[in-house]
Amino acid sequence: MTVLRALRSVHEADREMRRRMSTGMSMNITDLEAIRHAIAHERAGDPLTPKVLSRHLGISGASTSKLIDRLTHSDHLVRVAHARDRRSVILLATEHAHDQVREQLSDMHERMLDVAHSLPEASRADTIGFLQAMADCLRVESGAN
Amino acid sequence: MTVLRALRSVHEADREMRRRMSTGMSMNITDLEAIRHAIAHERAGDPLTPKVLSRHLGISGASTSKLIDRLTHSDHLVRVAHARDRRSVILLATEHAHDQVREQLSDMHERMLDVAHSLPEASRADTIGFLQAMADCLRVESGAN
DNA sequence: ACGAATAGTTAGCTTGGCTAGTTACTCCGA
DNA sequence: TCGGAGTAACTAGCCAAGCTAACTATTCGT
Repeated sequence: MTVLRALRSVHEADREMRRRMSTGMSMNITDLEAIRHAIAHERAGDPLTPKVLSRHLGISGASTSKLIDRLTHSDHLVRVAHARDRRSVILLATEHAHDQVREQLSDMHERMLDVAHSLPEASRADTIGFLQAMADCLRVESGAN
Repeated sequence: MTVLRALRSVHEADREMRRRMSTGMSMNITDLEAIRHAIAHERAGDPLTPKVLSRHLGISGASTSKLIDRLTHSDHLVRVAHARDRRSVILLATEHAHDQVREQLSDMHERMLDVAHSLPEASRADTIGFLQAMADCLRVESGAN
């Protein structure tokens, strides 16, 4: 087993997990991702707007509007007025959304924290460096082309 | 920077890379993935059939048929008769597909190999173990449910 | 105070999935 | 050896979720 192979298996497992979870919550993967972003921004105290969400998801503003409609009707998100800019809107995850996500993910997340914690201290920096370098490989737009 | 954060950044970079590449080759991400599977199976000497491909992609056999039509018309894949089972079909990537993929990925892949190679020997086993454990976390279907 | 820029939405189209049903072939047991 | 169950691929027709273009409301710069 090589590191690259291991990384690939993480990626595949992740894909499957998202699929499982999205069918488990009977909604599509993008919508699920949107909820996760809403929760993350909420935690960071950084209000999430449709604009920002569309950038995160890599879809158009129009599609994002529709997505927000879906998630609003299903009681996962609410639109609240932006305090300073009356053109804008802030998206918040409902209690219901929090509950559902927590139910599906909290065990897993805890296990992941355990795993991260049990990575020996001595190897931690190398592992982080490796992962960051891999991300850079993927990011560099075909460098020399 | 934590290991989990680094892993997340790899995932995000990967997503973006796929998007870039798919628009770069003006085809959708699933189709691109299909070509990659075709090439991988070819390399492994393990013939790729529509059935297997549909499992890999996580889409139905019907959708896979359409996908193969698209990629056949665009000269990326060819269907050849299966030697032993006349119901079945074998998918091969065309020279054109190989060229395009190589052009888009070979530099990146080389860089990734370099990165993997420069991960210190001492940390390698820990890193692999960490990644495999992460994959397991994602795979376990909410364990206790 | 007004024109350009920006946030969000609406309307209507296209694409890439899906399910159901068909055809052709294989395999097994009477 | 023949008939029926099972399997691989495909076709037809439907639907969800993306897109672009156009519109409204608001903000900002000069």
